[in-house]
Amino acid sequence: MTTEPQHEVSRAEKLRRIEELGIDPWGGRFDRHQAIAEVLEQPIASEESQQPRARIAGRIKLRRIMGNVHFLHLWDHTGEMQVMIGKKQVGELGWALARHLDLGDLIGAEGRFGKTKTGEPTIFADSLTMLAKSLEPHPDKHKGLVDVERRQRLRYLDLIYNPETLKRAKQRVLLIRTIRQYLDSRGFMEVETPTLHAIAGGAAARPFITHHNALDLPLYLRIALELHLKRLLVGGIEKVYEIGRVFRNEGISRKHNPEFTMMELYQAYGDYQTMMDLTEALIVACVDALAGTRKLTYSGREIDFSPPWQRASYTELFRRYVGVDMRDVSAVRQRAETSRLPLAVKDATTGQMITKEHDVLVHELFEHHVEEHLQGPIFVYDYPAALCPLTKRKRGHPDIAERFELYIQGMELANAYTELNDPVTQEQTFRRQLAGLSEEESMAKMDDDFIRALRYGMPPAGGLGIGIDRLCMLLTDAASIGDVILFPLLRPEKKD
RNA sequence: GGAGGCGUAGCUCAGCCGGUAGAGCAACGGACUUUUAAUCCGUGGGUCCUGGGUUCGAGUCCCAGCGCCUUCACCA
Repeated sequence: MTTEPQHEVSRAEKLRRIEELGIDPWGGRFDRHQAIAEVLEQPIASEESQQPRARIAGRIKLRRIMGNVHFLHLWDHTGEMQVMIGKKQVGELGWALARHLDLGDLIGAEGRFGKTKTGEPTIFADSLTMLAKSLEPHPDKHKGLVDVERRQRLRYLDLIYNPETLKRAKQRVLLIRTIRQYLDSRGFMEVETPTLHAIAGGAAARPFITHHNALDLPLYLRIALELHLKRLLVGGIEKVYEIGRVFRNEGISRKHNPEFTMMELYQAYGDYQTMMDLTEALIVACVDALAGTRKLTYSGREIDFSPPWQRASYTELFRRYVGVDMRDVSAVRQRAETSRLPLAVKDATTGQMITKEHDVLVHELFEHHVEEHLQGPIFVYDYPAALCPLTKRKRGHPDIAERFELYIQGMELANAYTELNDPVTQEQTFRRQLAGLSEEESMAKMDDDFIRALRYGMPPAGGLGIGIDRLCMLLTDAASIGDVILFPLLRPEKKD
């Protein structure tokens, strides 16, 4: 430790001088201030005597010092505007304070709202209030904060200096509000279910493990909302939904954060076709609320959300892009070989090689060859049954499950089933582990408590899950999930 | 986990063939009561991510590590 950084020294020194003036550098209650956008909306009278007074609070983003007059740009979350501080106008104490301000400080300003000679809307301050000192230097006034890592770690600075970050945060709120309004107005009831689960079911993903001390009980953070919402269907809540955080202990990427937000809903006496119509209408409502046009650009490509969206069966797409019939066992195996997909995997516990099951290969081929073509929006429906232990089988087709996924720009955005409500079949599919998948990787996890609920009678129903973060990415043209989550998971910084 | 890229002043970035570390903004001192990224004069500011190695000499070349990004794998 040699010398303290010059900026810290300088700001700490100014803090001390402000205190010496008898001013609290950390401010306090500041009533009756207006949003900057609100002030700027007012017409500006040319007669000084007719000009209204304005009172704002905000952060100093720019400062131009011209001897006995300072021009500041004050920023709040609604906008930015100029404040003029004249030596004569603010008085001796105000002027002393003005001289010790820095970029990044928070102040209140009050005075006449008018225009300067050059026509800039300006508050001509006659009163200044110190609200908080910034002891750290702020980013460059032109370039702002660019470094991706710092933008995520110091998200508060990102919000101040990159307008699109604040804009996305506001759009995300609007998106979720739109979903709530849409569902509430159609009789859906919003609920909150536990995040701590004794069995992490409802999806195929590795869970985070935790422990309850008083009960000496291992617990898991939920990986899906599904199984509790279905219990509520049993309980007679016929239209139910939850918007909540789920946790998956897996890799982090442009499209994956370990905790993310899901919306799941269930509608008694519906099926996956009901859900397809609902999904389309719900997402179009969100597009309308956020964009005002149904043709959006995502990473340079246009997505047209105008309904009706394409619908294609899994079988048909498989045939078209993989080139073989998905029911043809030997053809699928051969195609997997030519695609250089491993036909067997090592079992995690026994270490033995296990040959992959037909449906596992089918789905790997689908992901490998079909997904990239799904620019969408497109509903892919009727999945191989073995992949869907919670889904009702198609009548007369025991190998097909009534499931669809919505793809947009190659991303899986929504997933829906005709829900399996037969407890006997449910118990069987929970017991049956697909060869080539570990229990963790499998959706089939025995949950006796859930089976018991089904045994009391769950209405036939359609169910739907939408990845809110990914939807938000698409509607705000965000390249990375970290752009729509205010605090994405990062490795903690090392000390020193 | 594999491959590739990046890491230099508070911020944003240059730095060629290996030869004394640079700019703009920010900071500090000065001039200026209508400026618009204000301007002008002057000053200070560096563990070049970390640790090794090659070399007379390394920000630069090599190796290892750390962090971030991209991509593949994984992943409803």
